[in-house]
Amino acid sequence: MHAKGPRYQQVAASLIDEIKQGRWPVGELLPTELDLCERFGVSRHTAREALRRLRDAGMIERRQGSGTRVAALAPRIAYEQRVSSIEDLLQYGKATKLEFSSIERRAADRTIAQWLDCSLGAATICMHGQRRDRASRALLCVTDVHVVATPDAEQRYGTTPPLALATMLADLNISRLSRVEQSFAAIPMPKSAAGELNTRAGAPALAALRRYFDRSGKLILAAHSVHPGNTFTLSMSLGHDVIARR
Amino acid sequence: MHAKGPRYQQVAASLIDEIKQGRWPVGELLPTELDLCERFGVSRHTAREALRRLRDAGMIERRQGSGTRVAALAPRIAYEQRVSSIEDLLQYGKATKLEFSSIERRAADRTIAQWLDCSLGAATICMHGQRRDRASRALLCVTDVHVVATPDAEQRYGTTPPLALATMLADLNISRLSRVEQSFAAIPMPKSAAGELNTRAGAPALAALRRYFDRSGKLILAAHSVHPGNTFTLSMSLGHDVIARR
DNA sequence: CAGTATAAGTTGTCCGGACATTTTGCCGAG
DNA sequence: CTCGGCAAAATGTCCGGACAACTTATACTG
Repeated sequence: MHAKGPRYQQVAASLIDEIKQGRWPVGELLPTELDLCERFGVSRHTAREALRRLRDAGMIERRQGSGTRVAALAPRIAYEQRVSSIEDLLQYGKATKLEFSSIERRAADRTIAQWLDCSLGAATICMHGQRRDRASRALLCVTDVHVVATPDAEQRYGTTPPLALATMLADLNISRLSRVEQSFAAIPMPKSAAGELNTRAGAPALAALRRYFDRSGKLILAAHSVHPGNTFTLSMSLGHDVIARR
Repeated sequence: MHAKGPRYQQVAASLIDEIKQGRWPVGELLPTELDLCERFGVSRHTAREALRRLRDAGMIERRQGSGTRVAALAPRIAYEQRVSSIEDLLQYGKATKLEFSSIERRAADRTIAQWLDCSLGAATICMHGQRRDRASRALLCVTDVHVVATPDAEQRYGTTPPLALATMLADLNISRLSRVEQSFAAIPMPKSAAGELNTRAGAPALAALRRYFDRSGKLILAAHSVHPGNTFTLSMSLGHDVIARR
């Protein structure tokens, strides 16, 4: 059946087949390493290598002292975007720069409450700013950054625009960040932004809403940008085969 | 310096430091496994584990018989989107369905030549279609799929709309696909699409251009969709630390 | 000189063993 | 009954060794 390639790949392929066929439901304990050694007639090293591949594929989770449990019935397929900073993720080059021009307190309306995942009327802080080309200072888009006005946020954001920007960049540090949600929509250019962007109100504009979450799943902040007509390009690559790779 | 955690993590951390400091430029050969064993006073197993972590982090590339070379000066940071099908990647649910209504030959104009990465005037095939809700058959967007008209493509696509759709789905198989490039832009609703979508020409519309590449980097096809006002949401998670993870 | 066989060097696979760390259940003390 | 300690079980770390597969350079042959 799985007679090709290294022994650990054969073991891994067998286990994948059995998991796919539902021999162990999600959450169920797999046989222990020693059981697998006996069953497949391999050393513990080989069994562990097979299990490691399944783990890299997201099919199992292992816990020292506890055991190995099924996490998914199929290998995960992950498209990934390699980045070296949050700016890369957003496809802004290093040639652009965000500046805040004003900070205001707002009670969350329906839209903002949905963005910030808070109750209607909750106190929020809204920072309004512009992203400009670093050299020509040409205006690229206008941005509103929203945070829930906790006492902590009040102290760290509710100061001056430059300080609020620094606070935001610190909060969006790679080591804190865990998930980013990006939404794109075509909207008529709002009157408020039309003046700044020197375009006609009602013309097609690209609105991008980005919500940033930390490792615990808590929302850090939401940023809403309006672009005159720009194109956003996201390039994603399919990850490598974690089972068969050398 | 790196006195905490397992030995292989200490070795990995040391090597990462040295690579970051430029001791070995990108492309340079690292010491062999046995050299590292001697230098750090560890077994080959431990040295290999350390190197494996660096490889998972994208910092080195290894080739049997040849050696270990530096691939990057810093660990890669990858945001990933877990998907189980190409439809998931595009955020279309299983509740929608694409249908082709017509196929026509076209000489590439400037726009299409840029999309398909071919010369101006080259022969192309364009399939026009609609994505509908599977249940209500409500029209969600109109799509044009473009391929370069090679003899092979001519035979496989230049037939009937249903066969062309099947061919496209086969070509976009997960196992062939390697990279997807998505661009979003706000455009005025084109007159041609306004009729089909039952909207006013000139109203804000979201145009999505998606280009699909195979493992060799060759473009498979380009798909251009126009949506009345829909929102596209992409959710991406930061990959786990491949160095320190258990 | 061209091409081929050979040898050395390097990483990949696989085995066996030992001890550490973490989790879990059991059992007894209070 | 509750709590703590203890032992069993499971995975994690680390060692040593052996051979296989692959790459590269060398030496040899025609």
